[in-house]
Amino acid sequence: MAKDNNICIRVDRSEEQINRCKLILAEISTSVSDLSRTLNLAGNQVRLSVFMLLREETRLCVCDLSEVLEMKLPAVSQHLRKLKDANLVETEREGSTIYYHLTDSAKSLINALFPFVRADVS
Amino acid sequence: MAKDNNICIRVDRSEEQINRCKLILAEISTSVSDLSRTLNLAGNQVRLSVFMLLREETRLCVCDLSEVLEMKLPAVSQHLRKLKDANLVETEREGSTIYYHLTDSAKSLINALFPFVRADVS
DNA sequence: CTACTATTTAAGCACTTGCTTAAATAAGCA
DNA sequence: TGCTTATTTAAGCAAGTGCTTAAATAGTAG
Repeated sequence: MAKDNNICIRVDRSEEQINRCKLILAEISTSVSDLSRTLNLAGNQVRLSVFMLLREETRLCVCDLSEVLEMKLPAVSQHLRKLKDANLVETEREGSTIYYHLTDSAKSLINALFPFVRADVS
Repeated sequence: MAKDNNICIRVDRSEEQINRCKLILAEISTSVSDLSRTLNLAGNQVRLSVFMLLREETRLCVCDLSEVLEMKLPAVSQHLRKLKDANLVETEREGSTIYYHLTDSAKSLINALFPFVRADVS
């Protein structure tokens, strides 16, 4: 008698539609998983700002980013680490300074997102 | 004498570059904040899957999504609520069934993201 | 080697996320 | 009215996030 909230079989459901959806999902599942991980990183004000700044400036170091973003250095460093682990940024060392720049795959995603960032809301 | 990790003034920094970055940031700050909120929602496997399914199927109800995603109903419902609160999906009631569909603004973002979801990794 | 600069790493902690189960709404129908 | 179906809301909890401060690492220069 106990009603189970968890199982769901609508009277009015379309078996055909459900199967089509399951098929779509199976096909895109891995790339959706990858993309969602990337978007999750971009879905943070600090990291999205870093993306946009690196898009304009080609390269920046943690120290400069920390000044621009008005954040403490370790906080910025930890964000950059996440981006590096996800292959969205790469580093190049010059003396004791480490510069960050976007990877090619990050660039193409960020360029696709750029139209959704507009300088004035007209 | 105590070295402060938090403040950062590189010997080798470019004042000009810093100021340019600060200006960029000031201009895009609010839209970056908005976009990051949206991307944060998209940055979840379940919600990104919902986006992709709604993109193909135009409308689906919680019950069907729960079956397709193989998740319990309240879990799906809570994801949809977040998307609704962010104006990324809208609902239409038909009898006792509530159908979800993408809003126009969600559609344009999802279409921009779609190229990054490919069915096979060639 | 020592000291300084640039940066990362570690530990701790408040806050958020995303699930679970159980209970509450709401519409349709006998 | 009461029963069923469709869905949401609430409460609880384990896991993750993002900051903080303090300590560690690495290159540069004296």
